[in-house]
Amino acid sequence: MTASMKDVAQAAGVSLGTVSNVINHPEIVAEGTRNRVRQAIKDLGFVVNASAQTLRAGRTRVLGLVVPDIGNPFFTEVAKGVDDAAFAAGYSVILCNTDEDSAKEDRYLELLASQRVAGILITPARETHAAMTRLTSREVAITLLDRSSTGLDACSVAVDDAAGAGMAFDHLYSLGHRHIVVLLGPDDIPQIIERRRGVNAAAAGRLDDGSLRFVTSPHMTAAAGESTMTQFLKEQKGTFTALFCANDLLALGAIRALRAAGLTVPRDVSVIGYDDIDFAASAQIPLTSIRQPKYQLGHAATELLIGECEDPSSHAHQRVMFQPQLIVRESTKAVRKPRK
Amino acid sequence: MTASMKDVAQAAGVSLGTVSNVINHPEIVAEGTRNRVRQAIKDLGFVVNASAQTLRAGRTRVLGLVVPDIGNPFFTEVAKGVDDAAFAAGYSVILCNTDEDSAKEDRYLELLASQRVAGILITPARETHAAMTRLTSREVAITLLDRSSTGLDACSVAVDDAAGAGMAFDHLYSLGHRHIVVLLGPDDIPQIIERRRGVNAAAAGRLDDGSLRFVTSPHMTAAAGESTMTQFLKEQKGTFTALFCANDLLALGAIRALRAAGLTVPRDVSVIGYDDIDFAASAQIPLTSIRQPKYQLGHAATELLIGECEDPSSHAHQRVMFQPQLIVRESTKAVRKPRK
DNA sequence: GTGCTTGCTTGTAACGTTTCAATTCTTATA
DNA sequence: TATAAGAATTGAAACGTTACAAGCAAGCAC
Repeated sequence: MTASMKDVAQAAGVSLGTVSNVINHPEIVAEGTRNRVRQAIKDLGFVVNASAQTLRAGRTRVLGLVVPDIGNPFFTEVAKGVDDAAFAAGYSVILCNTDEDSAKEDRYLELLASQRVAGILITPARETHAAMTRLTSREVAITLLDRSSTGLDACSVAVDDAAGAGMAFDHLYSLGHRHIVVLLGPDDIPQIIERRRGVNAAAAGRLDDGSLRFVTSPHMTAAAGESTMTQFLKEQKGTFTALFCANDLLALGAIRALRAAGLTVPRDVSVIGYDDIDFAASAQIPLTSIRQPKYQLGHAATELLIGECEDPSSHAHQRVMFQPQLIVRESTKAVRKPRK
Repeated sequence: MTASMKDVAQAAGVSLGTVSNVINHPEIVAEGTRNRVRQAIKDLGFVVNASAQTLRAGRTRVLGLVVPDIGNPFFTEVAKGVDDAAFAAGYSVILCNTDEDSAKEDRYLELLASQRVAGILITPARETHAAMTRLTSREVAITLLDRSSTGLDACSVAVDDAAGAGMAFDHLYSLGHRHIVVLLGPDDIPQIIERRRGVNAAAAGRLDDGSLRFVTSPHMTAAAGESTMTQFLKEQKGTFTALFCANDLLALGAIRALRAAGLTVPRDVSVIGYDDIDFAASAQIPLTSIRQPKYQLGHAATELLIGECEDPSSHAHQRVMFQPQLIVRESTKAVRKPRK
């Protein structure tokens, strides 16, 4: 069994309280005693028991990070920002990967609650969920990641999805594209709703009926993007010259499908992605994309959350909104035969 | 403050012990009582306090996962395998990203020790470290990930790096390449040592002196690969027709450097990577690579570790070794002017 | 009626910390 | 020399849970 403070106390010939003082308030204990205790700690390989500390203190220095897909480099970058900010503040992070599954999300939230984490960073898989409102009613601080807080009593750090989607549309439109397909993810993902809204707003009155088509992929992954696009190409009527994908993974998958169908990017179809993950630049056709400040997103959210944890009374909920940025690469070109 | 069992007991008009029984041994409490208690639990939103449980039980159901770079899709895949296996067994995972930094690794190991995690999965940044041997002397179970246990009293799950590197060399050799550059990472990373060994073994006696050159990148990232290769191309004397990179990220970076220098892949230089991350297939030039069973690696290691945690006495340390696999894509071609 | 089971329920100790009031020991001051 | 003040140390309580010995009815066999 691991050594406890009691063992240390015995070894150093002092009382339990003195050991605790050496650890937490070294300045109030006499130098000789202090050294004796420190030696005993070293000899026994003593490490404080965080559970006991937590139980006593009623609070932890652990955060929960709940993301829908850690396989997506977007979230990996976000997670790095979170990790760095947490580590710097002496917090540790429990990573929870929900696979876009609400049931798994619920189980993880329950687990985080039982761990009495100080706070939770979450990109909800679906619209704000019962389990989450239940959580905010307790003393757990919550910060929404990559998602604006609507109706929920919490901080949020997000990127303007509607604006980004608008940028993507404008870019394609300005290249002369008038027949555009938009490959989205599941309709109930908040980001998807926003990006669809952004496209619709930007397109309003500028395209003929039926010239803007939406396709839905069941997941936000490259594999799902590829199969959805393959299916679409098989069934589609009418033509299109540009494709906007709701994230880069979908775009990479879709490009594979386009090539398999004998179409060349960008000659036959221009493709624009979203997120600007690292690999977008090294892709088969370097991908035009909408860059999101991923690392900053995670970092800022974590600092906000820790701020709330450390001083809940003076904390006012904030909504931070970053702006996305268009990165033009080789996957988008002016349309070959512009139509009116 | 969150409700405790005592509150539940009071609300349901029973004793503390009965509440505990309803939660842990529901079959031994009378149906009426059981329902009353369950209702109270629901009403108060009670969730057990994991710290108190841990303190009492002396053990947690938490694992630590320590990796050098979560930004590398290789480790992301491994982490998914870990997460799935852990979740299935009712464990949760604290993810620790060390950035290949031994000091950060030490701090994380200390943290995991204070959390009294049941076990630790680790891909050590450097050769087996003092902190780790210190840990094994306690009751924490350790499993080495992607790294064979040499001298350390622990389980390990790895992929045969020397064999994989040999495959890569053989592939290039069989395509007629006789002037080969190997882009490795830091010399003190165990995988690098093994892969260098594999190349040397495979090359033994088959190449002229100076026809096999090693270059060292300071990090295993695309950015580092790009700058190291740029530098090498500037300074190099002599020519080469093939490049073997110690992982796919380095390869993607190196390809960018080659293109910037006016070289075409695979016409001027064949490139082979290592890991076969998802993006290798969608890369600018689809990358020939050595596939490692990433997900299985994480999954198998976690099951092994949990096995040890649940029943330490009957546990015998194992070394599991997976075999890698050559995946040929477009980045490697037969040499244009084969030399003898 | 006595003694036994059986089925439920209860009270208490223990896990390892931290905090804080109480205590002891020094040393300086009147 | 007696006393106050200050410095260093101690002991006990509390955090929330679980396990377990003990208690208490109610039902049954004799």
